[in-house]
Amino acid sequence: MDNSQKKKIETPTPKSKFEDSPVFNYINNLSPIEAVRSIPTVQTFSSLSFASPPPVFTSPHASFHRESRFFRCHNSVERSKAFESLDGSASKQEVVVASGEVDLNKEATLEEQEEETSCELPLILKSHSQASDHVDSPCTGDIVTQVLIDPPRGEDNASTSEDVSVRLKKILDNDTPGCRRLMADAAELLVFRSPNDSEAFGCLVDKISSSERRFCAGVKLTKQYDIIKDVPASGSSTDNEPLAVVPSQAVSNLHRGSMRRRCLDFEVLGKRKKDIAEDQQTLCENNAESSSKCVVPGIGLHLNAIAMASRGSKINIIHEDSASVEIQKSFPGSTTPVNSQDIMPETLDQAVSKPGEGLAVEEETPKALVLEELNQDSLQKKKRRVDEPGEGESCKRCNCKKSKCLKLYCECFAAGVYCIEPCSCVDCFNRPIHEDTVLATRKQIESRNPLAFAPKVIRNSDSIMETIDDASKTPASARHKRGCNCKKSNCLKKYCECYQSGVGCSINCRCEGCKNAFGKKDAYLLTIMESKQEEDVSKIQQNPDLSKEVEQNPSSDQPSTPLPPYRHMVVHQPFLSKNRLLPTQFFLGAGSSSFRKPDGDLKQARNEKKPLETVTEDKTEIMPEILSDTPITTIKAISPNSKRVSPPHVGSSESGSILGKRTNGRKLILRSIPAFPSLNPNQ
DNA sequence: GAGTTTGAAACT
DNA sequence: CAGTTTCAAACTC
Repeated sequence: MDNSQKKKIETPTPKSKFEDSPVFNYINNLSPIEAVRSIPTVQTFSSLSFASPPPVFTSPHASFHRESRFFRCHNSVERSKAFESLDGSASKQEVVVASGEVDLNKEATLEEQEEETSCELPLILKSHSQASDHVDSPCTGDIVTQVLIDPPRGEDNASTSEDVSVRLKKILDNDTPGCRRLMADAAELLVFRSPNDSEAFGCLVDKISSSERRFCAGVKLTKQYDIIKDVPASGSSTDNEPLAVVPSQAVSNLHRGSMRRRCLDFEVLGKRKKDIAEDQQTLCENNAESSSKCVVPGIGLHLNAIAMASRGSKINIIHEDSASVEIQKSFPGSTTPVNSQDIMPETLDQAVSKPGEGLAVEEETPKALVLEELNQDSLQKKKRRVDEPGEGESCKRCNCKKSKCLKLYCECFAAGVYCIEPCSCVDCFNRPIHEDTVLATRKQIESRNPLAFAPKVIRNSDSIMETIDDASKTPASARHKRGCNCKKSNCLKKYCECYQSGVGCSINCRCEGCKNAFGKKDAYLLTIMESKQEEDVSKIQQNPDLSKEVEQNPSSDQPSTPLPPYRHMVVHQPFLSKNRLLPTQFFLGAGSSSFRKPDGDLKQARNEKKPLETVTEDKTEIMPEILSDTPITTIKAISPNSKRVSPPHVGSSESGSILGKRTNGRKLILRSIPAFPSLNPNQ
């Protein structure tokens, strides 16, 4: 150990060539610049280690905790591969390390840097020196780095995978309880999330080496920031202002910290995604798996991640910009819930496959907003959003008295942000100081309802809607995911979540006497039906056979009443129990945490009717035209109360046909339409 | 600013 | 899963 440490400190640079030369040695010791010079090639690494310079790494397990999620899941083989791919950059890493040392020596005054170097760089050095037992490092982040980095570099790659696991075990055994806990947690999370995403993992792994550390740095930075700020703040709960405290150097970090402070888990997630995306470009350009697949599999909770991914650069800006903090404060919640639009189709896919991510969108929103503001002259937008109901859910400032801001009653908590000064909450636990509690609570809530933190309002992605099914377009471009349940407000007051979100009521709503200014439920239904009707007509015209079938089918006794497209969709889902969930996930675009536990979704999907409706919309998007062709069983499907009415069951004779379009019977449709409906409309 | 209303969230 | 309670925002005065 001593040797390794010594090496870490003393021999950052290539030994063979330069050590002999006193001149070089001297230069190496004194000139950090040189070291930096060589870094450029490996963008990710360089940026990783140094992009976020200042205060970092002090942060304990918490930060690592998040990282651990990623790391744990990667299998050693993939890891080794990743490293192999990065092999060429090994020397660069070395250089980086060296530079880090230089910095350390040079900037002794900067505690942050010292911490950083001590925590992260050392490992790298150690790995270089082949010191296998670095367990001593208390920093969890080190573990990850160590595990990831060591194997590939090892002279003997043959046993890399095994070495990794062995080392990991060692680390776990030797590491502090906290670390173990984190690792365990990470494992849990991984398991929880999409285990099938080997591809994603693989891709991730590829990037992990670089991105990982980057994350580490970023996370640590933020974490540190939190610590710095929060700890003191604990004394005076109200004073969370980070800006004042932060060291001058850590400006960027500072901002991050501030953001972090206000935003929960998502932020980290978003950062990770961002990093991943970047890494993809640099490391995975050739990788067949698009970036989307490379998204972290299970991180789960937040749609933000997706949104973040799509906006990567912007996010960076936010973090980097000091102004972001101010903005955030002034418009903490101003962000409208993330729209599905924000979620790019590509990401959508992954979202679907990886539910966990979806939810975060809303949380992310604040950041997104900040970005927009920064990137654009968005003062107007800001105002507009604030003013607009719905769009302007804006400032999240709670006034919780009894919930401790740890329940969804709390707007801040529900939005995925920490409470801030403007909040008038009492006995608030939604503070960075109580991060663990917050995360635990959040987790608990999500376990109960995977979509609990999902954006409530879903904005239809035009691209998706248009490409998939124009007919599915509804009057409103956005709808409340679960709809409202207003009884007395007529959906004309902010009591109504739909109205508050600035969206019209939809099938999902169970409101009574809906007069939503943004769109009445009735109008919504009517529009859907009309559009469907038109669609059916046009299709029939195009395909005479279809009309014949319809006529022949007794069940289609209600030709005049077009069945909303969505209805079919719902029915079709084979794997949907009770006709729920799946669509929702898709529609959400991300499913959010729901992905973790599909079942939960089902449960969660509140009432039959709603799920149904929600599904319908979603399905429309998803389902091919063929499905939409399905004769409209009937409007009856949806009762006035928006309760679902089971359509008359028809003979199952047709159930066999994939298209099964004509069958009115729900069951038939279900069976007939597999996961991938036939593209042949003539069937 | 206090009190009331409202509907979501949480609980049973 | 439905009914009830709790909660905090929205609203009213």
